[in-house]
Amino acid sequence: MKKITLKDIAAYFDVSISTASKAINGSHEISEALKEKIQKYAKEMHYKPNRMALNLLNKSNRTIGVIVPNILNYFFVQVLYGIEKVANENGYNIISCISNESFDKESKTLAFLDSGTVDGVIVSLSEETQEKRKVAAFMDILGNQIPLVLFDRVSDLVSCDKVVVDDYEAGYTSTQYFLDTGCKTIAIISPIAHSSVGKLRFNGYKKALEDNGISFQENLVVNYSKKDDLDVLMALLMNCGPVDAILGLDEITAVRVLQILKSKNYRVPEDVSIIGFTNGQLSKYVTPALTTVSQHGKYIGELTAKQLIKRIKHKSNDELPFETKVVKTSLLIRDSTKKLL
Amino acid sequence: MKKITLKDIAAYFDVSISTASKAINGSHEISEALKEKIQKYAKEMHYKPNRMALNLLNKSNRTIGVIVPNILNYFFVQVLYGIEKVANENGYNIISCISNESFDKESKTLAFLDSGTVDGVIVSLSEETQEKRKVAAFMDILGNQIPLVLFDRVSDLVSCDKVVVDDYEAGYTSTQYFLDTGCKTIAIISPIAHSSVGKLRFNGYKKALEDNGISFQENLVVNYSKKDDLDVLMALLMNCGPVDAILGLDEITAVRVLQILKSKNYRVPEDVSIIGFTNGQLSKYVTPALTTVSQHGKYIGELTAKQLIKRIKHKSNDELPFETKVVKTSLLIRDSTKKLL
DNA sequence: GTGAAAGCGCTAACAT
DNA sequence: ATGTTAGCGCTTTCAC
Repeated sequence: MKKITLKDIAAYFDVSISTASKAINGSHEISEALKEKIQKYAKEMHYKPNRMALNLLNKSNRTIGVIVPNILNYFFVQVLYGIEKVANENGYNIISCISNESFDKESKTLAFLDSGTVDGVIVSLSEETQEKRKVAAFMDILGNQIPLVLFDRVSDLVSCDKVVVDDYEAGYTSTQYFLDTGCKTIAIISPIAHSSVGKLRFNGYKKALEDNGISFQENLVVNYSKKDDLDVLMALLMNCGPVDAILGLDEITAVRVLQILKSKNYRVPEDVSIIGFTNGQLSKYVTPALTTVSQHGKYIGELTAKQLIKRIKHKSNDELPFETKVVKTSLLIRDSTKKLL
Repeated sequence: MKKITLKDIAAYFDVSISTASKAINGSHEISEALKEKIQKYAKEMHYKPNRMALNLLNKSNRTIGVIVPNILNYFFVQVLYGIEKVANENGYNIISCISNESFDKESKTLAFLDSGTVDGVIVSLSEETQEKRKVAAFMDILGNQIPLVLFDRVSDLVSCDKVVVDDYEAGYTSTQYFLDTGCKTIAIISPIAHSSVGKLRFNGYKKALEDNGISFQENLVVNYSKKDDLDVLMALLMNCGPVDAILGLDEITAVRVLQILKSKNYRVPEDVSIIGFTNGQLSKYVTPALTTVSQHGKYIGELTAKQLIKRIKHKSNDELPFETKVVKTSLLIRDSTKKLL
């Protein structure tokens, strides 16, 4: 019961390998009788052409590599889902890698993908990469003519197709919404201060304050990392003076903020309003349900995959200019914010 | 800036391809001077051996295929995370596929993986596959000597290594816990009635009732599918008579049950206790926090990947008997159940 | 120390 | 209608 090859089949029927190949592929050059015999035998023996050989021959393997920073984050899972869907519809498989926000792991993975492993690559940068602004590995990919699409966390240092969220607007809109519901002192809590996405949201927040004649206060900004204790940071924040709204820059942050506030007997949204990011199940089922910015993860994934596949198909013809698609967010009003005035 | 090959390098230095190959691989057969020159040039030109060629040569590509039924389910994401971790530590990459609970998609994916695409395969069966008990595609994989490990949703029809959760015990233990906290009328709600996992949990539930001298009531069993409206089903259930505990067979079911109950002004756990499955963020952050059965998803992933890699390494030597590892669950007591009497 | 040749499994252009 | 040859990119004997 060993893996059977064309050679075996050819030997069995005492024909040449190419005859066997043609017979199996239903070539009209081969006599019906022989074709039938060979095909029957091939089927019986569960013959399958060796993919590795085909890949080498075609210089393509209908596979795309995806690198996401964190698979335990619902947004990225949604994107992955969208990518897989479109890839699958187009006959591609995905090899998915997790950078775990590490520059090293991301670079190594890119180097691996940059050796004929895949037809194209999709990446959302690790936070460390965005912080260091080191994108050599991407240059290699591009240099080797491997189609690349960046999504969500992108870099201006890399020229390629991109799909991003309108994070600036999202930051602006949610801040404006707080203002419109009567909140004055708006804090912002971010675990992704170094990422493009985090910065954009922050800038949108600042601009909204400015446009409303509210002065920006440094002490209302809480940037934290895994090492930090959010409880402590929150206690500090709430002791600085009254805070009546908090913008959490990702889903889990907003949920944890809600939890902490509740445990300290703040009423949400009466005392403090909260808006989070990523429309996941978490935001939906928590009490009170969180008002969130939906980034349409699945849609982003679909768009990204489509763009990559388009690029793969146009590979030879490099007339196709790079595109950056911006996906608008939606603010889903739920119960963690007050009603409009 | 085209992809550079050994041939190009050989031509550039006017040496043979094999010399170039040896030089780049640091063979002692080659003079230091030449080695240095060639290696330097290779580096400059960003030369990387073509993976497809190597794969064909080595009949291995250090890649493992993973098929999960549903990537939007936190349990499977956790498993995936564990698999990726171990695979990565051992120099393997994973190509991940989603069956979406469809028999067809699963079979097609298996057929694809069964053609030299991967060194081994990890699968958790789609519900449809478990229901139909059709496992031909797995037989093909096995027939072609491709190492296979099944996890969580497994089939007795397939002889291979398996990693499963002690779902029977989990069903038993959680039911017993309800009983021990004074609940008498215990309902069970399952979206996975056709899966091995669902059946096992159900059997554990029944056995616990039996051992406690409580008669099993058919009308306390709610099996539903995506098409069904859980709200309606719940209304039906609650109108049958008093129900003081509900066992939800997956995370989202338990959470939705909680939501529905709260909206109908039942108090949890005073009126109705709830236990769910899968220790995800959802169960943790919902109010009240759900008592859940933790299946240790990440650990299962790690175990599965380790077993597969072991199998891949032992491929030649088929003395290695198949193993089924059973992972015990833990009941995490939180606030959706009453205190022990 | 360097090169020629074979071969991984397959396909396709080119004979016969 | 069938076979021969070459080649995808690489490594690895085995000659020289």
